Amino acid sequence: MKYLIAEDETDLQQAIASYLTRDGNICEVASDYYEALDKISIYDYDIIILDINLISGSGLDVLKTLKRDKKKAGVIIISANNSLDDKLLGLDLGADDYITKPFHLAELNARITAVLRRGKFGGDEIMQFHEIKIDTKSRTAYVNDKAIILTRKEYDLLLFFVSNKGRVLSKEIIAEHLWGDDSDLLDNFDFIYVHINNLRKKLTTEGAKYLKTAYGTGYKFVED
Amino acid sequence: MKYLIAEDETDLQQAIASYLTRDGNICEVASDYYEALDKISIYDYDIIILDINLISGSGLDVLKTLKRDKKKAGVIIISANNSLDDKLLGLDLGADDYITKPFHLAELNARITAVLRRGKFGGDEIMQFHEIKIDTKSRTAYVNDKAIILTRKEYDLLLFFVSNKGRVLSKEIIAEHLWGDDSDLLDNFDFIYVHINNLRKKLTTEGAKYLKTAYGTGYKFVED
DNA sequence: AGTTTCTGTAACGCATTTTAAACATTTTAC
DNA sequence: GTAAAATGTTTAAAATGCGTTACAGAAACT
Repeated sequence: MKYLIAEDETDLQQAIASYLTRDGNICEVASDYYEALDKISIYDYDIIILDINLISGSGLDVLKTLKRDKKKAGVIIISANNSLDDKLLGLDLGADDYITKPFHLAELNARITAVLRRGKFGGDEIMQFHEIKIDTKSRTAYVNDKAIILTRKEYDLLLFFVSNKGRVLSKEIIAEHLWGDDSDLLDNFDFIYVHINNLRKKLTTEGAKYLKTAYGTGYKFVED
Repeated sequence: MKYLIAEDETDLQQAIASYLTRDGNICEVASDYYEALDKISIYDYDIIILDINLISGSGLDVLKTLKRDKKKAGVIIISANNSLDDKLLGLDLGADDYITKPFHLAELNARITAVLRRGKFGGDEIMQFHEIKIDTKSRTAYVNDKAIILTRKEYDLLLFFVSNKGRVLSKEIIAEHLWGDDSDLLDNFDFIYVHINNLRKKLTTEGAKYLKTAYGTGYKFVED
């Protein structure tokens, strides 16, 4: 996949870029409004991560140009504030999703995955990881083609993990994704242990085969 | 089936196209008014999904041309706003159905299925799912060839489910399909439980054999 | 008016989620 | 290397929330 990261904060820019390149993606960056306009006019991208508050211009104008030129890139907007207006405006203009600063990279990654899936596969896809199969249409997971019954949280959890295959996800990040923004307020993420445990038990008899724990850091989904 | 998607928002265009091609259909797209006019004059389509607000012209004019040339494609109109005028105008001009943005792809899919059924195949199609048979011409459902008496909502509900076989449909999506756009305003979807319950009872003695509940998510129709 | 269909309410039961606590493991510190 | 501290695992039970069902009033039809 080819990404453009239009973001003026170099720290964040770099963080996103290295996060994505690690998966073998190609990333380009644009540090201000004009650079962003330039690049989208010349190149085609699969996903554009677009900060609304760019130096010397608005990301929304970049988005307009993008849509005017019928570029088919998926667009995820980064908005600095929680102002709903910006978000809605962006979605009206054809953005595919938005995320507000500050955010976790895993969260961004999950949204990218969702946008790619919606765009390319029309919202449903069947994913396979060795014995495990996930049918997003019927929200069902299979182990060796036998359906396993997952609760909603368990399914969402599994999906978040496979969307970030191989990446370590902390409890905080998981909480943020599955329970929303106000989970910052929570000081106790222990219940996640329970969900992890339940999911593991349902996946395979030998617990942590797919959901490996990274002690002191989090968990990751591995295919083998 | 062969589709034309006349829609200038590329995201939506792509989303619809991939959704439909997944089922083995052939899709072509038209991104503006002239491209749409062009394509309909050259090719024949089974279904045309037509945005009213096209770049550089109105979808209604495309529709007029289509009818003038006696093309037999089914037409589903997409209207951006909630203005009833556009919808009614479209139906007057011979569109088969309309849908307002934003909509769920499952919803569009159900309408396509309905139009195909009504239109091209003489209005009668008989669908069979094990013991359950549905005759869309007479709007009658059978269980083991014995007619069961369904109310209008129950029949529509059943049809929506079988049109989206295997897909989990949330209460919100169901409400949108059976009650129209302003169902966004509703804060209480509880009455859907009632219809589900009634339908189940009429289908088979053992309740949720065909209409499986996805706890916390929605319901899905399964053939087995 | 009388009948049928639809919607809203409320009580109940059960699935899911969360809390809590006991137990196990890994890391850190000495 | 051992003990203490920190982190993770597991189980069971409490609390919550969702779905089911029955019923009654409202709305729509005839």
